[in-house]
Amino acid sequence: MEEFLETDPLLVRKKKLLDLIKSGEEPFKKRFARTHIIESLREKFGGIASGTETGEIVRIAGRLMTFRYHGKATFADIRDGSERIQLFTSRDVLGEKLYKKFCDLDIGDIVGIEGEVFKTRRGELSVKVQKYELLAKALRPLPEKWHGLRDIETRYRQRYVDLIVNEQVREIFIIRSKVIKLLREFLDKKGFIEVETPMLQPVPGGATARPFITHHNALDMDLYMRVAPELYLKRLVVGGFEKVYELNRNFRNEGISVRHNPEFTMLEFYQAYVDYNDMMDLVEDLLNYVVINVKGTLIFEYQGMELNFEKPWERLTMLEAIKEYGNLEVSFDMEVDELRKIAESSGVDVKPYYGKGKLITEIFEKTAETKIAGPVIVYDYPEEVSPLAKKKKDAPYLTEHFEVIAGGLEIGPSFSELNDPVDQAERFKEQVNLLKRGEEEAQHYDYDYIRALEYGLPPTGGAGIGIDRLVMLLTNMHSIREVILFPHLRPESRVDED
RNA sequence: GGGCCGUUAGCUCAGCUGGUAGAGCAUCGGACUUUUAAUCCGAGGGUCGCAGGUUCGACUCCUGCACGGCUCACCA
Repeated sequence: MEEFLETDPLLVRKKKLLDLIKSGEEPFKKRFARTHIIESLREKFGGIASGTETGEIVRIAGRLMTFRYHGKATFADIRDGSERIQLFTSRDVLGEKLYKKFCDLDIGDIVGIEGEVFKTRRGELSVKVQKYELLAKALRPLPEKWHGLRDIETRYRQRYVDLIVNEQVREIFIIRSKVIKLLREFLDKKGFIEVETPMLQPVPGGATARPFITHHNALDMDLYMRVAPELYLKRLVVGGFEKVYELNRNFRNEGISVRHNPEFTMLEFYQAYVDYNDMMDLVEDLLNYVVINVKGTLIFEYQGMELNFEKPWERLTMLEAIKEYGNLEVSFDMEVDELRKIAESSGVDVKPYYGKGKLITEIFEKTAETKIAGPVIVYDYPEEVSPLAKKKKDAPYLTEHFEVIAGGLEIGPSFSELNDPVDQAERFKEQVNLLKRGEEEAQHYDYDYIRALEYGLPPTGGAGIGIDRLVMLLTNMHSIREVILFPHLRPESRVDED
């Protein structure tokens, strides 16, 4: 009878695994002592001349990415978290038996290598495999070596595969990590302290958004996943922490889009005794610090737009921004009906309870926002849409609230925080009325927050930065999912088994 | 939620106006001691997203469903 030759990669590998176990080998080891990561190997030996043997024995580990067999000699590529490097070995180096076993390894296997560093005649820095260990057997084959993994759904569902084979993807998340580090670094240097406030909140607050509701069994009560940390951070300013920040996740039970993920990362920071003008300067400095350290320049392209972070940024009131970028003249002197008409003809889905402020904000978002390459500071948001910001003294229908717009995206809000408990209570009441009228995004009345304000919140400036959107700008990504490691997807109908 | 588009081998993709599937990489067998998209010879591999329908015959046409993408709506 002819021997059955299995060619299905998964089955072939499972058989290899069983054979290894049968022969007494451990295919999943617990440690391997490395002398170098590949990057440091390249730094140290990259300069040597072609054809040089260094005599230096090193130990590296990583995933096998390709094989190039040449009969009694073989080349392979191995990659660790830092870099890739070529491996070389031959029957003469390993001996017949071990060489054959080495050739039996698969693409994707995690191995530890010991051997001499040398450079081939063609100038490729390499490690000669004199000893090796299989550290973890890969049972599944990797995607194709030069197209990588393209299928977007698989890339998001199996991000681990995406990261193995698509270098640019790994780059995005390295940049993301840098951005977060730089933000912390900047604020720490300025004397801010980082705090953690509840993500499970009895009253959701701090943003106009629908919350996720969850339940605490032992207390038998509903809790809300936070939509923002804002109200807790301001309680801390009441408590005497004059410079605080929090950098973590918010959750909003709303639509998913290229700009929205149900959980997203936000930086919020608050400083006592300053107003939104000071915050404009601080936000400029903060983002400059991040951009220059990530990009090496303050001017760069995002999705066909040229962004320029050089100071000072353009600063426009919302009405000016509508005029400049939306080519529309609107003002608070207009009648509501007139504003409603303009909003409708701009494509706004006008709801009956919208007042002048909401209408103008909608017109701004519809006609101007997406056209702003920026960054531009758009300031003086209507009181109607900003229930936590201080009113302008000479124009109480406006608030001292600005927003950084860049690449057509809202990067973050900032305002002179409302510290008058009487006014704040009034605003909460307005919000509760909206809630009752079916505006599910409206804010809830937070009695304890009012009580905190009654103890005295110093004049305070606050700001937020949407981290995901900032990373989108810096990595030139159109979709927020490209900058979130595991973006939200519907569950798979069925996962492959056995 | 609406509209448009997509789903074919492990991966990347072809597949015309309907005649029951192809390539490259990967895998398997063979040759090969300096390659790097190694090369050369040979082989296996598909419920063509799922379920119905039309038809002598469906990857192809129709309907529904699932998942995904874009977009609108929604959304600090």
